[in-house]
Amino acid sequence: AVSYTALIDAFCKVNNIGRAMEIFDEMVKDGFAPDAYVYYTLIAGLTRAGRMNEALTFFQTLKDSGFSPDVVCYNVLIAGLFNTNKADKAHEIFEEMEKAGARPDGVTYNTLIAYHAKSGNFTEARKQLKKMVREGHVPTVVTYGALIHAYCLNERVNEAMALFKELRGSSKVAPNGVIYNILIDCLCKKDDVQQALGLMDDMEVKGVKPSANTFNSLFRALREAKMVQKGFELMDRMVKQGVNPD
RNA sequence: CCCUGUUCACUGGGGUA
Repeated sequence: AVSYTALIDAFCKVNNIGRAMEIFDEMVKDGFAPDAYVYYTLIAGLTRAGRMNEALTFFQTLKDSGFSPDVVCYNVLIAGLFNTNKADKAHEIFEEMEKAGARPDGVTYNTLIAYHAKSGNFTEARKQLKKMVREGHVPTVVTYGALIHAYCLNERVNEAMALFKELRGSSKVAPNGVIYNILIDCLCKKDDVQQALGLMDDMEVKGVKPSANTFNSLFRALREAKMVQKGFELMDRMVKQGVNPD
């Protein structure tokens, strides 16, 4: 079954869900009983493809086969449902999860926080953050990344920067490349290329390596601002830092 | 006995309105 899972996962990841489902059928036809992971993998693949109805069908089959979905499986579905604007269904699955005795973990809370914050409901997001901590889960760089990104999306850049500075100043959760990318991209879109470049310098100070994403955001902004010279300087810098363009 | 198979935050492009 592990081989089947790996095969199904491989096809899902290259976006060939159809082939993955065929393999599932073959597996059943050949008399192999799918284990929970086969279902998990298919559910994740369908979810990644945004095919939530089919994912939910397999989820039902999984339960009908006598398996108890694990936390990760619930997390997959909840995130997928939020991403496809099915928040009601996501909450429904979340409740089912709690009833089934599958304890929400840090990822579950990060997903909820990201959803509420992006929707502009920071009150609810902070509430979930408190609950998360109360339940014994430690907020991570992902948690703060979700909040910072959401502040940016909701035109609350000051709060995004404030939270960033809070992280930067404390030694608990150090900002990583993604955090910088979120802010750099946000500033670029606000046409504050100067401050974005400043953050890039700060990355160097902090020993955080820029990625292709970092440069892409800046190139786009420089192109739009017609700052060609800066663009060339940045290319040099990209080469020097050993970042491959994508 | 151990390891390994499912999840969360960042870019861009295209389609329909």
